[in-house]
Amino acid sequence: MFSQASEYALRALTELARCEPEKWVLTGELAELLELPVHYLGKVLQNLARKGILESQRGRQGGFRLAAAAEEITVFDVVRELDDVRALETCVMGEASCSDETACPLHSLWKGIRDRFVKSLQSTTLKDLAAFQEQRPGSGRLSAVHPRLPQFRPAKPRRGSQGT
Amino acid sequence: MFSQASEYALRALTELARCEPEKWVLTGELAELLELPVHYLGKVLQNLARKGILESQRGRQGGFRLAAAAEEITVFDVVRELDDVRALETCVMGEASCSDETACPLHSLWKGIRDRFVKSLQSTTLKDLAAFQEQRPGSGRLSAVHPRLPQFRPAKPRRGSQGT
DNA sequence: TGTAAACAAGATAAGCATATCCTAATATCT
DNA sequence: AGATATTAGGATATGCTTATCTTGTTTACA
Repeated sequence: MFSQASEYALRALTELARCEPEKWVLTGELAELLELPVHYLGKVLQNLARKGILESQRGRQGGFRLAAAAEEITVFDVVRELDDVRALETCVMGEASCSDETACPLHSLWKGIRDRFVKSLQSTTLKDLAAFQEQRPGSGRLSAVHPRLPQFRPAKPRRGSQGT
Repeated sequence: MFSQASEYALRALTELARCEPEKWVLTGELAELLELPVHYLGKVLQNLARKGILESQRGRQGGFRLAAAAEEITVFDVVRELDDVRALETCVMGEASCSDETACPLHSLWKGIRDRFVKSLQSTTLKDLAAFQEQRPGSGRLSAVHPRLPQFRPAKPRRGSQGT
């Protein structure tokens, strides 16, 4: 239905909605938890940041986070930025002139279904998605992946590779 | 929603359902009436013939025609052959394990809408599409395009190009 | 029997989505 | 200030859909 980019985005945003709103989350953490290609997910997140749905922070302790409260971002908001949602509005049969007045044979059918779908997407927020995932058995959690690493430094040699 | 190929197919098949069932119709006629790229439409029709929805006849007086009665071919039958309809069954959020038991946050919403859509496609036949078009003002008709050309031969020179 | 008409099939190409990698910019920590 | 971690952005590659063109194959008709 949606592009793979939108699917990745929805899954990542759902996870972001599950942790503390202020926390910066790494692309790598999200990719690992959701088992998605890191670099491609990075592109998607960059895109969402440009569109104002995410905020990004470069450098150490950086990452991505929601630009607004989870209950204020709808599924439709997300999909609209990544997919061409206008495609849903176009004629199912690809006719150039198909409107309420001059309808193609499938127009009313498609319009009914599409409108119901869009309304649902508009009334479903990231908070809803997150809440659903909370109650789902076996759904991993972000903080569980990297539970605030205690900044361990293994006395790493600077550059002289000592083999073992 | 559908691929462009499916859209082209639906429009072409609707026209085929509007003329006498036995008549062979040319790709060129369909393309001209529907204003579609001839060669590409040809590929789509070839495909449908291979899948058993159309019959094709080579040579003079050849063309394409429906392989079954228009009331026995559903929109779903057509789309299924050209698009990967299984994509409708897969999770909207792209999750690997999303079923009735282990549902993603959008599963029940999507399932309801998708099922209603598929059922509608399965209960709409080419006859229905054709009947709708009949009553539509300004919808061209195939027989009107080439009303059985009277086999006119303009005494064409064999190979010597005579300029004007 | 030959020729023209028409679909069949293959090669080719553009455009987009997906995916990866590399370098640059930037923020933090020491 | 310098080293390091992290996103940003550009270049590149692959595969699918759409589209066109060319050539082959089949059929009907003269």
